Amino acid sequence: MTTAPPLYARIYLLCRQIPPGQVTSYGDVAAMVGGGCDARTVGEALRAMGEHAPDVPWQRIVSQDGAISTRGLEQRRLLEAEGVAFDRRGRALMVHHRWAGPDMAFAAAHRFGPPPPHDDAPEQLELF
DNA sequence: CAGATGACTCCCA
DNA sequence: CTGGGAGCCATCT
Repeated sequence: MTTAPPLYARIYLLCRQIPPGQVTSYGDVAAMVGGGCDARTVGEALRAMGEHAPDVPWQRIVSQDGAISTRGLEQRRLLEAEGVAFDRRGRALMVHHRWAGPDMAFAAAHRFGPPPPHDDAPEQLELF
């Protein structure tokens, strides 16, 4: 296999930290990797993954809302085998399976940023 | 060096 | 809720 571009290598490294049964989005991975990486770049890295890193759990990366667009069937099957639940429209239940990011030591060692906050959570703002 | 591409996202009708 | 269009960015020709 050819040599993976530097940014891709970081993306693969981070993706390998996602434990089974959990998922994250392209945008989240991009935000944690940083260095001018965006959601599309992550998608491109995963597309080329077969040539660079066959051991990356690509199925754990889904769209922002949990939907799977391109290789849906295969991906959904793999995730269900890990215990990830889907709603009737075929979207992974991000609220329950979202990955919180790598542990602090790992993040610090590789300079990964924190995962972005999510407005999907029933936060209690407007305290009074 | 410039143009094309893609496993994404956000915004508006 | 669904669909179409623009924005973004690293890589590849």
